[in-house]
Amino acid sequence: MEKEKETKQKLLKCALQEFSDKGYMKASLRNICKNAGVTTGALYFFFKDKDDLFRSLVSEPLAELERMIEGHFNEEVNISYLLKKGEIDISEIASEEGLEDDNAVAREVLKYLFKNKDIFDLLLTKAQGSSYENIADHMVAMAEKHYTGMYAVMKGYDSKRQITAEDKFIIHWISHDQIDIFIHILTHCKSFKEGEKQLKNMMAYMIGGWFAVINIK
Amino acid sequence: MEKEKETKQKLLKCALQEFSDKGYMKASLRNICKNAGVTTGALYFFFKDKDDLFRSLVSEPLAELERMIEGHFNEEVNISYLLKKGEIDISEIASEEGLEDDNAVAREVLKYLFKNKDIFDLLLTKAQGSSYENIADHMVAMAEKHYTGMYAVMKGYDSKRQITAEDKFIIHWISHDQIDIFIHILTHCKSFKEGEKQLKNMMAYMIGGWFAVINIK
Amino acid sequence: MEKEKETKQKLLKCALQEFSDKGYMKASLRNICKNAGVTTGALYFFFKDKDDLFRSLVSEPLAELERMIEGHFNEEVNISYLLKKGEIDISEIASEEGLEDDNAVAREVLKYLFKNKDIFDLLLTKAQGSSYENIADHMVAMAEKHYTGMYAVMKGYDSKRQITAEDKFIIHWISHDQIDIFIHILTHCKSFKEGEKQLKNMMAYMIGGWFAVINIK
Amino acid sequence: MEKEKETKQKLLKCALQEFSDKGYMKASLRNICKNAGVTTGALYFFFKDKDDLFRSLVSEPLAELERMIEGHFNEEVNISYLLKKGEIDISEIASEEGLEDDNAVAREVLKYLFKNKDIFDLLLTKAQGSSYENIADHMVAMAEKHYTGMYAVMKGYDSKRQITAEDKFIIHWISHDQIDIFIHILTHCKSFKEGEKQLKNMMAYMIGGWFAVINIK
DNA sequence: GATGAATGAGTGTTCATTCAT
DNA sequence: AATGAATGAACACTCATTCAT
Repeated sequence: MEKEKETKQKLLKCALQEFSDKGYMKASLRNICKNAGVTTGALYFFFKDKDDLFRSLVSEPLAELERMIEGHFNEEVNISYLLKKGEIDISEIASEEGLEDDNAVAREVLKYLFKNKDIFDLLLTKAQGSSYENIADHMVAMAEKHYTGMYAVMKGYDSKRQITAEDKFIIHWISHDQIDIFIHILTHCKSFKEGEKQLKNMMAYMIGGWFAVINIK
Repeated sequence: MEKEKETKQKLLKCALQEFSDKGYMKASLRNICKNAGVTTGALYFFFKDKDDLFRSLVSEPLAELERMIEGHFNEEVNISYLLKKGEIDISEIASEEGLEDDNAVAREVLKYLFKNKDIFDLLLTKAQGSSYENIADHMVAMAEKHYTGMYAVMKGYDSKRQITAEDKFIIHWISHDQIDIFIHILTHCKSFKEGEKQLKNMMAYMIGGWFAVINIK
Repeated sequence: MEKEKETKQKLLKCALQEFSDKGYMKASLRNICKNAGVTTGALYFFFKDKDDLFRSLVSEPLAELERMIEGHFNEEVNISYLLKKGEIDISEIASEEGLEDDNAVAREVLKYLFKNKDIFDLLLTKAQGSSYENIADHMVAMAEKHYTGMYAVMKGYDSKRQITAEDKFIIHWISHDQIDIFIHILTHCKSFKEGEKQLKNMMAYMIGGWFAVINIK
Repeated sequence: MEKEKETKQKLLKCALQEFSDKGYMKASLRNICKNAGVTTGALYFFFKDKDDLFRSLVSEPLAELERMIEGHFNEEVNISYLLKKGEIDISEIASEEGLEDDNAVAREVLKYLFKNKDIFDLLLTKAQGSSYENIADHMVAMAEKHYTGMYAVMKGYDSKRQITAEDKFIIHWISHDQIDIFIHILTHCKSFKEGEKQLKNMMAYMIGGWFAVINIK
């Protein structure tokens, strides 16, 4: 029971190393096997192909992350729902307390990212060539859906029909930026603690920008 | 003199196509030569290696762009200089006119990016594997220098010595975001005209975020 | 006793499928096992190697067929024996009734081939690379022995010694053609009934050819 | 001019050897290169892939052969045309002289087959797995077209519409057999001279069979 | 009876690069 | 200025087979 998994684990470990060092495309399966002290055939016993090996490294943490992100954006949708009902007002969200609430969710996400720092570094910066090479875009698309609703509410639109192509563009950008914030912290901070500090400022930046966009038009 | 350049130009044209289609790493020199109707030997007469071919495509437009960016940020430095002297105040920068001024410079950059859209698309999104794979980071670093000065002024710091690691981080992020705005527009808009429209909102977003960051702390 | 055989049968069934689809060489044992829901180790418990697996599919029906063919050609030898004795004459063999008699035996063979159509399709058209790749030649050799005797008689030779190299060649060809007739029907007709119809014409063709050869020389 | 082609010729020579020894599928490009004293890269300079290498060996002789076969069958169509006109009668074709005429054409084909014996051995018996693996079927189809017309005439059909499925079957068989005669001689005789002798008998066999089929129904 | 793991040699193919001519 | 030829190392991947458990 221990021995069986040893090889697979060694392979995964060496794959993580190789992919992280060279990126998906330049990574050599031969090299991974050599480092794991196994023949290439052994690798193909455990994994269908190069892409499957990569997926085995990232798919589970990614699935969990996606669940979290969905949760995150549902929080925000709730806020916009409340706004619609007139129960809280915009200034309250922008206040220190409002940001604290928002950050609480983002912090959860960030915590998880750092819990699997090496995996997410790999996924978000070394996946080019794999089936996950556009994973960030996928996340942006998730964010976009929710921000679109939120935007309509804050603009005081009666229906989403009022959203113009120009609106859509800036919503897409902000969604992109939100995801980029996470990536940026992950790749620039060594620990969650360090990242947490920066997150506060970055979220403030994003929300500041958000309101500027809402008001300017 | 004409004939020589013909081959080289054909090679550059086909290289642009191939690199743009497949990205630097997946691009095949064989294929470039085949499309140019030349043998690989000919390519190696004009270019040292694959990377040199790539560089030949982007280096000139890039150099020009870098000159422009320096200019852009010098503009902003000027603003911060004026602020220091107390001759204009922050609210003025955030006013419609202030934004207009700022946009004027950014528009110049954007105009140039679109003038060489295919080249900059290549450089900014297809360079992975080449010596320019981190070119965006380089631009960010350029932006960072100037934003650092600006930030100190707006914070009312006497000297740059007061800038903390946390300050540096957010400055780096904003610099990164500034560059990303250009890339985003370049890769999402078909023409300069279209991009120009979006730029206004995105700059508003960035400046809104900037002030949020200045004030929150 | 039931369970054991279940696996083996499943394996044989999936092997038949795989070999029939891809031919012996391109067939993958991995794939056979996967389809059978078993590991490769299991396969090697029942079968020595790839060739043994193939042989296990075809050996029994083949042995039975060979017995039949021997019988078939003994029938013909009987005819030649009778001829020798002058009790019937050649024109009688070529007559409708003579052909009917001959067809009766060939029909038996054909019936058996169709009874195991998938197996004999496999053996006769998909065996390249296996130890049976020349099985048709082997059958031809069987036919050849008997046709040689028949030929001598019809030619009015006193002894087989009179058979020349040229005679041998045409005997070999006719033997080859006889086997080919069976293969052709098997691979071109869907049912025994359909094949039976065609057999009549093909045997007429062969016998017509046979007499032409006898007389021309 | 000599040196350039040396490698390619060596490669072709070794490829012919390897393909002939092991058949297309089992042939190893590595081995071919090793025997030619070249690296695999060199092979890929001259040939697109394994199949292209095989095609380079056989395509030209094959094209020439196909021209000849067309000619052959056109001869036969001429005969059937004359028959239609009533200018010659069937017995004449079956006579020694008629066969001599027919054989003359077949001899030409056979002569060419032996002129490139090794190539056609390769093409007709070792092509499995290559794009020529069904080349014999292709030739049969060519023969079939012409035999169909001939058959209708000899049967005294007014139009080809009268040809039944059963007729078609036997025509297909005879076409197949015609091609097989060539293959058989090629693979069983060492020289054209030897083959020529056998051809006469085999053509007699075929024509004897042909008339038997025509009359029996 | 059968598994799960692993071997090791092999496959065809592609690559950037070099160099004599 | 450019060709045609060739290198040599690398690539991902597949295979039949083995064997301790």
